[in-house]
Amino acid sequence: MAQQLRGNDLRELGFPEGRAIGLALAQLQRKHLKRLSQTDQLALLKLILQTPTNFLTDLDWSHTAAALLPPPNRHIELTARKDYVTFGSEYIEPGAVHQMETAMKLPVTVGGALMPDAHFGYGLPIGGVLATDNAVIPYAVGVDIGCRMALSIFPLPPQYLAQRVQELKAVLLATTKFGNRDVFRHGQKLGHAVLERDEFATIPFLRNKQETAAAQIGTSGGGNHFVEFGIVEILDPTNEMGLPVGQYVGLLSHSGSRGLGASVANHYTKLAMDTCQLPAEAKHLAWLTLDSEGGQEYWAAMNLAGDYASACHHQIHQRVAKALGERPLAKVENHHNFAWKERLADGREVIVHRKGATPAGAGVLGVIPGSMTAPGFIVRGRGAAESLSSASHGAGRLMSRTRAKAELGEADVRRHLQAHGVELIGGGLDEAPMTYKDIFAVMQSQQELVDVLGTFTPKIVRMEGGV
DNA sequence: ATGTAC
Repeated sequence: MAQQLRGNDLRELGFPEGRAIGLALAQLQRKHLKRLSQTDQLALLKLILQTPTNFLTDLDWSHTAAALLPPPNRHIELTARKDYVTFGSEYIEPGAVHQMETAMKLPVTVGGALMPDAHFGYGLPIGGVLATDNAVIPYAVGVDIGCRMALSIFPLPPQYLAQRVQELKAVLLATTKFGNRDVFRHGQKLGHAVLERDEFATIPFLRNKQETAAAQIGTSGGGNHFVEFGIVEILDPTNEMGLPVGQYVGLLSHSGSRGLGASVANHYTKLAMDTCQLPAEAKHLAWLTLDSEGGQEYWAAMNLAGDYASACHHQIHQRVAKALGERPLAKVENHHNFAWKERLADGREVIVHRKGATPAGAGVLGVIPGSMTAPGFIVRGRGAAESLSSASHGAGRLMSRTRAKAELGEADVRRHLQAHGVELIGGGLDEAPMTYKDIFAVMQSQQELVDVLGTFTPKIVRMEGGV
């Protein structure tokens, strides 16, 4: 095997500083190119550098070639700020509001709304909803494309959890994988049709991503992601799940599209920022028009990442259901980092970005988690036009991760969890329940957006770490 | 959030 080329080898060859080096190095990692000798690799790179236009339609090298050509000089001005509605404005920090106002000045923006759990993010705030005309903004979808909730409701009484705490902790340890190194091994793997999708072959950027996707499928990642057992309480007898009012055991998971979605988000954001140059305060809101090649690629890649995130949840729930020897009575799932083609009340078709917002179209079910020691809510959307048929995606952070680590004590958090009868595997101080806003107040401020069908109270939680 | 590296 040839020794790997490095950035400096490409610089010596004459590669300019910028994206081309990273893109070329990434391509060289792909199996069929990795096999080439270093001399052959250098000869190929030299040819691409000399005649990038010849490689613009090459399946392997189109993106590297594009990065070698001078960027189209597309400076775009902001326009007058359009109106939008804020829900629970008393809970929202000024930084998030400012980001939303910037987004409302994009010439492609048609409408927007800010959810009560909103906080500062990259580009659009987390908790921001943005409708655009024929444009998709990768950072208005978010880095974790298809980050979503999935709930399975089992025909088991709540005592089931209290009676089997150790057994169920062992189930979570066996059926879920957290962090960046731990994946399911060959014998443990479950197959999934999403790994056979054409997009891995037809979209140049995805051609070296199938391996990672296959390796990480069924895993949860880190940060605020979790898999937890808890008590479901169905409150509304008219619920669409057909469940009688009462208590059940539930399994709730929160995670996204892992490395696949992150690489798609970062790659297409850079592409957007190259082709759509906005004033500094708006630069992370760069868009791709849907009729451009890049826009169509992102749309297809985003949808693949969304389906992949869904597949990861399905494998988690499949493994747990098998370990319990049970079949769920009902399931509720929803993306909360995604973009959809939707129609506004006036009939216009728009792209609705929800970055940390729950789809809440009329009759659409979703899950809004609280914290480890506060209930989450099973909701039915009311299709409110003012929120662009959206609701919050949780309680929202009250305290930054750095502040949480500096100010909270392990013992205090442990005592708080114990007082609420919550068993936790992993989970750092930055995810402690007190770092989140009061979910009851957040729900209060979005009564017009969703109806509550039931609650989910966490009891046995697994997050990253602790193993 | 993240194959925690352009």
